[in-house]
Amino acid sequence: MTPEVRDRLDAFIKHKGLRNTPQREALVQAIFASDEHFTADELWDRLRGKEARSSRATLYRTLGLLTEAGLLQEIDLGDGQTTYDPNFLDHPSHNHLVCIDCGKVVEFQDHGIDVLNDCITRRLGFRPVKHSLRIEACCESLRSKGHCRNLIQARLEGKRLPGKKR
Amino acid sequence: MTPEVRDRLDAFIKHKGLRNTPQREALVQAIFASDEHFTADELWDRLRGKEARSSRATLYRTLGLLTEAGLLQEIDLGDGQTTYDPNFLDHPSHNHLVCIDCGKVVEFQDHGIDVLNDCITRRLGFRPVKHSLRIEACCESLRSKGHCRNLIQARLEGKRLPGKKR
DNA sequence: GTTATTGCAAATGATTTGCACAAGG
DNA sequence: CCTTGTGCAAATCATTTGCAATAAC
Repeated sequence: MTPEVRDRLDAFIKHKGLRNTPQREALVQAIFASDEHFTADELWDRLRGKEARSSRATLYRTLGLLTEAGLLQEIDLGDGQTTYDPNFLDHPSHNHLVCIDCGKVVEFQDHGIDVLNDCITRRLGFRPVKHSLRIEACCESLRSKGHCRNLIQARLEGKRLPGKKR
Repeated sequence: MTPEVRDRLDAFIKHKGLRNTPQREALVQAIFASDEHFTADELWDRLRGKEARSSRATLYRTLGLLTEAGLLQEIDLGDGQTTYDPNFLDHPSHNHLVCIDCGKVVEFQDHGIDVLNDCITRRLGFRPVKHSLRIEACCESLRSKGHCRNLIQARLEGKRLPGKKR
């Protein structure tokens, strides 16, 4: 966890008059241990075996809090569950490409989009707050070679592919 | 309903060996009567009083079918329900700006985004299928004048504002 | 006659919430 | 102490699904 995250979180806790609990702290540690995005369920799995495990209710409440604090970004990958992105402070521009073949998600940034967003938003009479471009695409190698490494991997892991709801 | 839509639908029905039923037809009529986007619930309301009313199950099944046929576009406005856009054939590039103050949704097109999408997707090694830019912004007039006509309207209509889930 | 379709009611599944109890400060 | 936080179980709520009855073709 970067000092920035820590500071921002502490400030938020103080500002809102919240308290420090081991459950919340364990969740925060698990969340910011990596910069990978995750779902509520994946986070639940990460806490497997950890001493300070919380209930699902607390997990969801904490996710809401961190989102409110601006430390997490909710994103929708079209699979019926919310995905959380802890990578927001470092990368305020959040765009995702989802492979419709295997469900792989590529996160990327693009300056052009940022500029374009700003122009468009102002032209429409609003002030920009945030934006995200979501691209659905298909795998080039699947098309040319007839197979896709990601696809195989995804099947093995039993991942839910895009298009499947719930 | 434009002839294009009709043709495409008929072709789809024939291709998949589906049948023509009054329920489905009534739904299709209601959906393509306007080019406004809608939720399952709003569509349900549109059928109020119509003779050929269907069950919710059929409504959802039909929405799925039309989406599969490429006649509807599923979009996520972040309010916990799927919004459907019937405006896809005419406007393949689908972008939305959501006002975080009042929840108003502005649909817009932008050639720059289309170009950018194409470049980015290929650069990442994929083939573009579809994309959508989702902008969250706040109302300029709310900020400068302290009020926003949309906000008032939204409250009156009891609309669910962004950020509220379910 | 087949086979797709419908309606109903029950199931799903992620997320939320009421409540009584536990525990920060 | 006085709140805020937690866990549990029950509640939500949009959407899906099993199934028996209907209805296209």
